[in-house]
Amino acid sequence: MQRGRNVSKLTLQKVAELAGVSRSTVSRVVNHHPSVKPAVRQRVQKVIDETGYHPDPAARSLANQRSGIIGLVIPRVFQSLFTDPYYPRLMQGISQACNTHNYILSLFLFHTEDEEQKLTAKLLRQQLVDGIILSALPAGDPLVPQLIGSQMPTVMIGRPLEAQAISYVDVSNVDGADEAVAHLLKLGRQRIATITGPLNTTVGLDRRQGYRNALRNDDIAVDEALIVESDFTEAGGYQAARQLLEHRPDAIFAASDPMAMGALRALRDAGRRVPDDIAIIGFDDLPFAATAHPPLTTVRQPILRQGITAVEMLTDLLESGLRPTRQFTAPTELVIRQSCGANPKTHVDIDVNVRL
Amino acid sequence: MQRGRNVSKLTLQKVAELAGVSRSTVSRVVNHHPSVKPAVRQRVQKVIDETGYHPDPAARSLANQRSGIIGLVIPRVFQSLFTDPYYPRLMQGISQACNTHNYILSLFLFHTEDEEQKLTAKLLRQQLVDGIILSALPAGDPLVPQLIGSQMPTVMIGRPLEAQAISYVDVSNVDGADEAVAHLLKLGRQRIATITGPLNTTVGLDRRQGYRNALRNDDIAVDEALIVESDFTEAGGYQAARQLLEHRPDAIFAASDPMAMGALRALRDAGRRVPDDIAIIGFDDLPFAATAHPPLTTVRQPILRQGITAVEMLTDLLESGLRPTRQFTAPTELVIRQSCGANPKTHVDIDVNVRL
DNA sequence: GTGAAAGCGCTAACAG
DNA sequence: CTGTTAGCGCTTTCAC
Repeated sequence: MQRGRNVSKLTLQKVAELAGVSRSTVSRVVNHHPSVKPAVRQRVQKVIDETGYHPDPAARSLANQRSGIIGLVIPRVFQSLFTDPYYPRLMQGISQACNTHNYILSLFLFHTEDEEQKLTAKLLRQQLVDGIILSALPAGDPLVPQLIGSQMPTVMIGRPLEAQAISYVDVSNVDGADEAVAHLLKLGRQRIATITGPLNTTVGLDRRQGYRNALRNDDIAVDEALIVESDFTEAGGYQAARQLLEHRPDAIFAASDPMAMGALRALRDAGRRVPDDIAIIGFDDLPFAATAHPPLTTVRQPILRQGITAVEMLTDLLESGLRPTRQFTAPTELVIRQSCGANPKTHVDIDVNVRL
Repeated sequence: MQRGRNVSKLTLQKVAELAGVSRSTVSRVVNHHPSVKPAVRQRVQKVIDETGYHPDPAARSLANQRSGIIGLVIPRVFQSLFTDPYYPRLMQGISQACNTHNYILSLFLFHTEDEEQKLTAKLLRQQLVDGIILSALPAGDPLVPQLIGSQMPTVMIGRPLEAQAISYVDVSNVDGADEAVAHLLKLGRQRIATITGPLNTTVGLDRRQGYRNALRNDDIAVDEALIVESDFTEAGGYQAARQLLEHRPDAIFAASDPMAMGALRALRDAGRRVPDDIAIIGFDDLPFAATAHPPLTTVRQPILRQGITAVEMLTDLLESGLRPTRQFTAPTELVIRQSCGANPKTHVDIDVNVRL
């Protein structure tokens, strides 16, 4: 360990000596404890600033039993989604909120089942992290019950499939999908198909439910042939759309923007015009939606905000010491561009940066 | 702090008692110290397994002066790139390697200048992380000298602009670009333009250099009007391509795939056919390149591998305790699809998953 | 090969 | 309001 730590380390003790007080007082100043006489506080703070003292996180963790770290856990199954900007954006929100709340963000991506096992055990047993933000999981994943069983404060991104006693932030998937499909109906589309997400996830199920609700609301019978399950990816959307083409839909509601892009590509390959022959609506409003060809009408969800909210819920839990479960559902918004056929003349919107 | 830590915590001490040895011995077993009699080791290990003991990371850090954490630092300037899959993929590689080397990965995204200041100070001064992986920085960023000045072991992703005494992993940007442009020349293109990345980054400069090298190699004079600087984004590529159109290029080499996509869109809007009127080659081989319309010829760089290599270089530094600087440059590979006009009949390759 | 003991740097009662 | 004191759980000489 002869790692050139030349300068003798700066500790509470040293600062205390320089300021002519005890360690406790310095500690109190560092931790913004109210009971320190202003004059003393000032004197100590001056020394801290001048010396550039920072408390040692390990010592601090050991003494007060918390790490100051929030863990973001993303299970193996969803790694594919890493090819679309959803996760990056979510992480941006989470990171931002961690910074403002003074937590360190650690990332736990599981790449193999084995890793998942081992890391999970570590995460739950040790004082590695103070709390966990967990991205949505498919049905029956053992992670959720494990977390609930443990004492680990957790907030999920997306409602868990089995309505568990756990906090989560979600978006109004049902209503968002409903609104999209209702919009297609209003535009006179008759045979509206949908490409769903995986039906072992709430996101997949909820958006399909919204689709059904909209049809039912217009007294239109659901044609099961017009519902194809896919996987949220571009390639999946492509395949699904090819399959749907045989049933001659005049509109497709894709439960994610990448799938909508895949559908767009399939239709182009098949020589169909969008929106003239077939209208398309996606879900997410990812950056590329605005510059797609044609620009994609889609249901915007506030991804960044979701991440921020998740962190805030978690830090609330951590700081209150209580453990009530809370839920938050963010609204969605239908962003009308050209692929739905409502706006045939509008110019391409290249101002991709005006997003939450 | 009455945080329902009901079960009295499992410590070295307890394990020692159960196994009938001293704490030191348990510690030795946990740390795979050689000098423990096999019989004893086995007995202790059994207790560890049965009780599910895991050492407390904070206590461990405090005692041995290392956190077991690697910090991934991504400066503010590059957050825009978060909309393309480059960073996610890099993070995947880094995370994977961290897992296998038993390090925790912490993420430091700077969102404001202020945050950058404060977090950097924290990062460098404290024992927060054992080492840092730093994504590339534009010229003149103070972070690099700061890092070098500190004792913090660091590996950069991408060669720093000022050739510093620092370790990094890079890709052969010059040769990759050269190969792409040479390929266009071989196909008979005469007026080859390029959309560069920001010219205050090595990536931007190197790829432009490759472009120049290829032309020079064919004794073609460089027409500065055919070189437009952009920012690696789709929107930037779109603007740059519009600008280039006035100078009637018959091919465009874009220094990133998103910019190539933007160029594609600009050409489509302008009624030019790709590759018939204008050929396009990108750089990255991001997942969407294969499914673009037309499929994008591009220079593939092994992003995942870069991340893994960076972690391995860093853990080597950490474990050897030495601090030699090392450099690694990964090769690139030209992936020929249809946008360059070499392959007019090939079918769309939707097998996007076969990538490193 | 194993145990005893001295910290690592900080927090948090408890006195005063 | 401030100082004293006792740990937090582990690693690591140093003896035996």
